[in-house]
Amino acid sequence: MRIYNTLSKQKEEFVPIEEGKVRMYVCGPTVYNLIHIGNARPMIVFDTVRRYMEHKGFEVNYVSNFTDVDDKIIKKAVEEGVDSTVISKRYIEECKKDMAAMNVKPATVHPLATNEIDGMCDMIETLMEKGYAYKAEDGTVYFRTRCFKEYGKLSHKNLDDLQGGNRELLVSGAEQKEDGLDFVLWKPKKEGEPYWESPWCSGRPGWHIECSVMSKKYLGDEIDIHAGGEDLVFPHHENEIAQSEAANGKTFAKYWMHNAFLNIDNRKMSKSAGNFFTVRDISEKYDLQVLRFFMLSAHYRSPLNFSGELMEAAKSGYERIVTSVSNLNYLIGNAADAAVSEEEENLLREAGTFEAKFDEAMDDDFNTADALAAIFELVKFANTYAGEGRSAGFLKGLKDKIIALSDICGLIVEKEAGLLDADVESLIAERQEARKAKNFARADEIRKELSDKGILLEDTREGVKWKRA
RNA sequence: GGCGCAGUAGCCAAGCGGUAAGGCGUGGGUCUGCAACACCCUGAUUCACCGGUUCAAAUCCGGUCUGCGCCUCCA
Repeated sequence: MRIYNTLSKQKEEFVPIEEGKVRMYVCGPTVYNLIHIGNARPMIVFDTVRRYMEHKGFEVNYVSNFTDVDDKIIKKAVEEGVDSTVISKRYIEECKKDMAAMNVKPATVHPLATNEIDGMCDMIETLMEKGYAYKAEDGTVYFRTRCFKEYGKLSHKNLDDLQGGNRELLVSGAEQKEDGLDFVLWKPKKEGEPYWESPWCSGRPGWHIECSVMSKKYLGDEIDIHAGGEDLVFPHHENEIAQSEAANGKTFAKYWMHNAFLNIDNRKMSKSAGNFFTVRDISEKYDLQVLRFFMLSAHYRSPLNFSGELMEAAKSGYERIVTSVSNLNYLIGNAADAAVSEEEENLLREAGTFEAKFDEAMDDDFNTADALAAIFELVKFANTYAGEGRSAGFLKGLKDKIIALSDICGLIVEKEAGLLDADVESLIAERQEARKAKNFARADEIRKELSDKGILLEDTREGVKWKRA
């Protein structure tokens, strides 16, 4: 399995620190609002990475935080006149609902920054003892960036270039830093803000320290994979490396994975531009499985454009897989109890080549676009060879393969059949009578009536089938 | 200004040295009362452009054009 590592800027063979196990940390959202579809990309992408690794037999310890103390949360709390924990709790709950709807597995642990303040203080203390941090007069604690020799190794920047770019900030900022590159580890409270006691001042942690601490606590000093959106490379992840490696004296993470951004109509999504969508917005129009399919249709390191047209195409593609499974189920239900024939055995073996192709694609830095292509080829194969007269075992073999591969992608392709109301059933029966009597006007009228209720009918050779819109 | 990414059919998107996957859409056909589903056929002599390396390049090198990202809170 090869993974593109932002550190080395190339694909590297994945070798876990501990055999058979993967320790993975994914930077989670700041919970001040409903998550947007940009937040959804890393969630879906790295959940898929996790699922594939589990498929390969690894035991994955997957940690993803919720940043529940931050300027934006405080601002929102002030606007609503409530405590900031009300805001963070609310949006963590909403976020979990969205994740469930996107079939993103809960992490092994979802730590909250506010529960880890003690650990943050400990790490800051260690950094101070080692000379990597210092306290300014107002109580703010800064990281002495130039003391960490490897600073810039992840984002491939050199300190002097950064220095130049920061000049304006230096002039305008009223900060008491020794150096413009230094970043905050702990800052003093302001009136009305949540705060914690610390050896330096009453205040709250800087943004970067929380991930270093939570990663250490739940996964250890050295982890296999650290992931997040590409915008986090600098400064967030660079700073995490500096903090963790300076404090622990060990390599923080072996592999750094970053997903590219999701754009809307070829522009960066932003509230001011009016092209901002929350996952909840999308869920009103689409099954979130469609969003997931859409996200996986491109490589995670390529920018992905979002638009209504593209979502419609994704919907059609996703439904093709769902329809195939549904047809297979229908055939299985009506199949005779015959043994799997030799010809069928051979076909099943041939279908196995698509599974191999799928794994090959995923092994190459999680090429989900290629992996999805393998699923489509399998679907085509199944649609071609499945039919009446096939054994249930053969049909089930095909179906199981499609479901297994889809499941690795986190795609739910087998819909609950559900039950129909008695009056709907009788309408379907009435329509069949009408069709038999060649009263097509009445038949179409009933079909229209049912479709208005969200029940779509299909007259197949084997009989009438229905599905929910 | 510094660092970096990308340009493949109508659209989306793999391929990254050996002669263009897959999906959506379009058009035609089979099936069908119609519709839907499915299947078959239909698509780039060509991979932004110009040079170069090579027996061989969409794939490597140099240049040009275009779009984008990071350098500042941001997935």
